[in-house]
Amino acid sequence: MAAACTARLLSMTTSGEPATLRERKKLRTRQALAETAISLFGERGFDATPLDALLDTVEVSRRTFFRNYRSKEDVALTAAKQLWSVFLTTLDETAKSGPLVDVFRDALLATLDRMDDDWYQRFPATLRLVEQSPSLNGHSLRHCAEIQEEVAHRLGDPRDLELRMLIEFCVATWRCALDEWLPDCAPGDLPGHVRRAFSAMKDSLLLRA
Amino acid sequence: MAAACTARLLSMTTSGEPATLRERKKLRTRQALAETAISLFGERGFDATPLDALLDTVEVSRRTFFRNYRSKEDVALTAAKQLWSVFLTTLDETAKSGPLVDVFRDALLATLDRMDDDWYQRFPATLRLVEQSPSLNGHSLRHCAEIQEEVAHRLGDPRDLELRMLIEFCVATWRCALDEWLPDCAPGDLPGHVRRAFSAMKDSLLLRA
DNA sequence: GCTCAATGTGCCACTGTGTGGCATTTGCTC
DNA sequence: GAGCAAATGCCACACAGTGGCACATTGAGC
Repeated sequence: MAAACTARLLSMTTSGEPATLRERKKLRTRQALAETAISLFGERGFDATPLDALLDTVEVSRRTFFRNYRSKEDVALTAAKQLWSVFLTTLDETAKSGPLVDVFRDALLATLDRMDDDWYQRFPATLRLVEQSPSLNGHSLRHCAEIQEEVAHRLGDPRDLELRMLIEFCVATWRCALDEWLPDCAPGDLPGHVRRAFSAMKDSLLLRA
Repeated sequence: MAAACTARLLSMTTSGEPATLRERKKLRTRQALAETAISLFGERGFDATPLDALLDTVEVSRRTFFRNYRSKEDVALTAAKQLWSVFLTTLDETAKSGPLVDVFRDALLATLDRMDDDWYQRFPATLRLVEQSPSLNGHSLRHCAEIQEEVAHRLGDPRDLELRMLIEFCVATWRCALDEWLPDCAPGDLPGHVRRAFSAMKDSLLLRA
């Protein structure tokens, strides 16, 4: 892991670090907002924390916040969005051959390997927030759905029924692996949970009452 | 179809019609809100329609609305919630034997058979709203997730990884079937799409690049 | 080093959603 | 019809999110 630095992740771009002072400054407020958000929401709860509490802490005006993030939910889900962003670039870089389930799983494992220590600290906190707040849960699921669309474009014809179903299954499997991981959240355990869940896909279809 | 009348569906109960005038009146405002919501949102768009427009049309105060529905999204998703409500009762009534995929699929088909004509008119409109509004999409997905939890309890141990995955797969398959159905939305075609999607589950896992 | 344009930011006012309190009305019961 | 409980309406409020405009900071040209 730790191949991509936080700065690059937060900028959501694949280019190098921003050269100009102006862009670096903007990036720092973005980082501060995302980190403080996880921290504050984790303490008081997402719904119980007014956005103003975050703005006062980071000392940023409401207007500036909404220029950086679309919503209160958006900033809370930064870590999750980073994951999928890296996943898409990973998918672009990998050769797509053999069973598509394996392509998806391997790209996911490679993505997990790319994330840095900082991310592995913020991501579990994000998951706990999502579990706790219905609003965040909805936003999280919607973001997954949007990513699925992107993945479908990269893996074939997005109008193909079987392909769409496959991607739905893979993302669902990923979510189930996360549920297994959530209790302890040891970074080293996550790939194991992912492998186990993906290898359980066929068996689950054969389940009997 | 048409086994359950709209009044019963909207009351979300399995008991008979409400006897008292008071309850019937309340039910009528609930119906009026749900129907007018679909109509208004369909015309002007969900996000572009203020809640006040709905309240003025139905001539109901804001306070009364929020005693009947949790949110603006809630009232728009009435048809979808009705479907899952009927699905759960159907699941309770059916004998659970054989492959669980088939149990789920058959309960779903039986549910579709139970819905009345009025529902088949409002449900496609609801789907179009969901496609169009990110907010509604999020709420819809979240509701599906909540239902999955209920289904897991009825089908076995909700902590079982394979069971949860199976249910995720089934709901995902249902959503894909809906995507296929959405263009024309002929009520008679829906069961066919459901059968097709469910029979494509195994093949999709075998997809190759 | 200074000016100028561009970009980022802060402040203010506004819309819209959702909630709590309280008086009023409406339907039910005796 | 009187009394009671439930539903409703109205008011004020908190919070999320947006648009407009002035101000400050940065980067570039001279």
